[in-house]
Amino acid sequence: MTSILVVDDDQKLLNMLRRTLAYEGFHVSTAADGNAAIAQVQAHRPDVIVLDWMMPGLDGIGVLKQLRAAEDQTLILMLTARDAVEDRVEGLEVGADDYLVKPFAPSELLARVHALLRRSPVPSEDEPLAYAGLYLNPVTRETRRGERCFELTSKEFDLFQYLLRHPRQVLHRDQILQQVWGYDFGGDDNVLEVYIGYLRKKTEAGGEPRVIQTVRAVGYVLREE
Amino acid sequence: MTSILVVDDDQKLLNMLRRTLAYEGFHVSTAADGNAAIAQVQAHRPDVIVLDWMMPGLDGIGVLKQLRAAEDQTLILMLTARDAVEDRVEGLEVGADDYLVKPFAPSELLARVHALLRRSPVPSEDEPLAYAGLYLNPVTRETRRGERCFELTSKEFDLFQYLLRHPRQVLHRDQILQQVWGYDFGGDDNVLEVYIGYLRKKTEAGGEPRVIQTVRAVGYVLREE
DNA sequence: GCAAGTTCTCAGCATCCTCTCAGCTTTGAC
DNA sequence: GTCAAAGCTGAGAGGATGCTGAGAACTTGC
Repeated sequence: MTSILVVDDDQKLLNMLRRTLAYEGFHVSTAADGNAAIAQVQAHRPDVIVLDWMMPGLDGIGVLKQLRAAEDQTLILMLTARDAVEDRVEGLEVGADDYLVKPFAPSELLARVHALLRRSPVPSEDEPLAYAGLYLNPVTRETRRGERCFELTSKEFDLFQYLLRHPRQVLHRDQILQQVWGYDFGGDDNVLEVYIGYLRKKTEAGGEPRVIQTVRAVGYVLREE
Repeated sequence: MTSILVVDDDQKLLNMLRRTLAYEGFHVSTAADGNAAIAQVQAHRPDVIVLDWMMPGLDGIGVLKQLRAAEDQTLILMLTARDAVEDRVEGLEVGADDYLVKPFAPSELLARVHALLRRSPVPSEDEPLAYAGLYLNPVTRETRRGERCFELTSKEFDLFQYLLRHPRQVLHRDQILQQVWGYDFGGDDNVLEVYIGYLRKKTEAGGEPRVIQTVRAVGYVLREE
């Protein structure tokens, strides 16, 4: 199911957009300001963000810049009350995928969203992954921390890839075992701990700080401390 | 099991709706006026509310406004005898999710309810929770008070999450023990007090006012004083 | 069949959590 | 004010959890 994050400080408009999009079958989440939007993106990785330009605090253009600076390629549709040419240009230059001038008909919003999704069907499985200096290329199978390359065995690579696809998300032990090992067992062995140990040894071999954090009684998370 | 609260002052209609929905497999509760409805919502958190527009005392639109003002996002289907456009518009603007004009066929009601549930499958387990400056992200397991982050152990996190999912609701000791610990015992230990103490220490570490209030002889409630 | 590399199991250890207990403070009824 | 019930808190025992090194079992290439 395609998920959309709508960001606007106008509660009425937010509700209208939520209804419109939900009715069309999208999974909709919302945020009322820029900081909440960033948090939602990090937590849920929506497929599309509908982003208001003008908001108190961190505004739309700020969110856009911040995401693109962090190499986030989520599709972004900017909403702007002003149709001044320089604004649109600025938005597109900073990395918005499309823009829509307020006021607009709900049907027009839907048309734009569908158009965006058509253009870029699925976030590719082959894109290199990067987080906190860690780097993994699924195609060449190259793995690095900063400039330092390191070699991984097949299982280590799968585990590393799974972690890198969900940075900052706390992943449950069962979830990891199921995704990487395909197990389903109730589990009384510690193969996961062992492999986390292997990965830590290799990702910290140059004396770098730990990025694979343990969340006691839950699982692991990729996070800078 | 999906639960539905039906609110109508017409006893006959109420019974008909109850039968129709129960027959369809929903768990149905009822209320005859607006104040009873609010109480039921706070006590039972239904998934959907079928809400009559015109009632003596607190009417449907009043209930709707009150819930939305309290950031309650429960799905609401308004019933109205009048199909005047301005009413429907008012209802939708204030935050109703759909409306149905009386008289209606039972099958139409069922269709609308199912449509609502389809649109918004489950009140997501993954949405970040926030209340009174407290913040909890179930995905990243980040917990904050204002800008100040704090770390919680697994049990503390579960308890904190349970409280944040029911802000302003007085939660009975037994209820909390059952939900968070899975206990069922009559209880002569004080593990709950101990953990409330841990949470208070961490949520008030920056000198902030207390938000976890004791309700003597009953339990606890998350509330700003 | 051997060697090298990979995956997994096991046991010991260190650490952190959870829960209990006892004594204390607060609250509310009289 | 007095008293009992309810709730709070610090200390610590015991258990759960996770990390690590060693090595067994398997796979792969020659």
